[in-house]
Amino acid sequence: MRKTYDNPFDCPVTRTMEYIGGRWKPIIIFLLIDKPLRFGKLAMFMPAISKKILTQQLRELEEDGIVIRHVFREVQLRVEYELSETGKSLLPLMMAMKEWGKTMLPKSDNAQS
Amino acid sequence: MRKTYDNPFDCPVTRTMEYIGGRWKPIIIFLLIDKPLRFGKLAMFMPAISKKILTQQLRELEEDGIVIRHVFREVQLRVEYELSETGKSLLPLMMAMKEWGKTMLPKSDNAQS
DNA sequence: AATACAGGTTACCAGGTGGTAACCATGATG
DNA sequence: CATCATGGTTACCACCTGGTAACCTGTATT
Repeated sequence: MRKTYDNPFDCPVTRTMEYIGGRWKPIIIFLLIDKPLRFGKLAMFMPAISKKILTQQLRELEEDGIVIRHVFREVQLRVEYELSETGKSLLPLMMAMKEWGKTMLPKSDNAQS
Repeated sequence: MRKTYDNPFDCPVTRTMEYIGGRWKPIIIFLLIDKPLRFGKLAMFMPAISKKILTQQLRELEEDGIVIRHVFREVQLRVEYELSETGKSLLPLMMAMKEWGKTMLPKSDNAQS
């Protein structure tokens, strides 16, 4: 869902998908809106994700300047992920996604076939 | 990008991604906002898409109640795709995606690595 | 009869994405 | 010294998504 975008007309909608189109990215961004979270905490909010994929999605978000990774070498190693200013600018979009999603019934209940 | 969503907490953001998370779906929806378009016209706006994938994405959007397919058996066969009311309700979300995308430089110009 | 056009379908294939399980480094704890 | 927790990395694999190319149906057109 990332390098495969060609975006021939440099469509802004497509460009947005290049950033947040990953399998778990919208949820991660959404979880980080309120406050920074640790790696383990993020994993707990997404029980179906593996550590590998969580790491990978976070690295991509970091590369893309959406998320900032902070390492604290404390009593126990602590790694926190925080939204950057760019990431925070996604707030209206995330809210629009949340609002639209709330108006839709869960897909399984909505099947027309 | 479709059946693989488990969405354990029935997160509305994730639910939105179930609908519009497809490779070409946001662009298709965006193109249909102004007016219905024929299959061939859609294909012209997306030169990189194959007929198979375009058909597939449109079928999924149709199944999900986002798009309505109209077949006109005229002089030449004509098939038009139109946003349903549900599809039209995506307008604010699509605009939010467009606006955010416009604020971001093309990814290649923005690379930090 | 052959060809063109619209709107597909089908068979087949490549690659990316995600998943599992094992392993690792560091520091604390028993 | 062995073990646990955190936050990963690595090897390996399955599957889904997307892609190509050929073919199809129906209605003109030449």
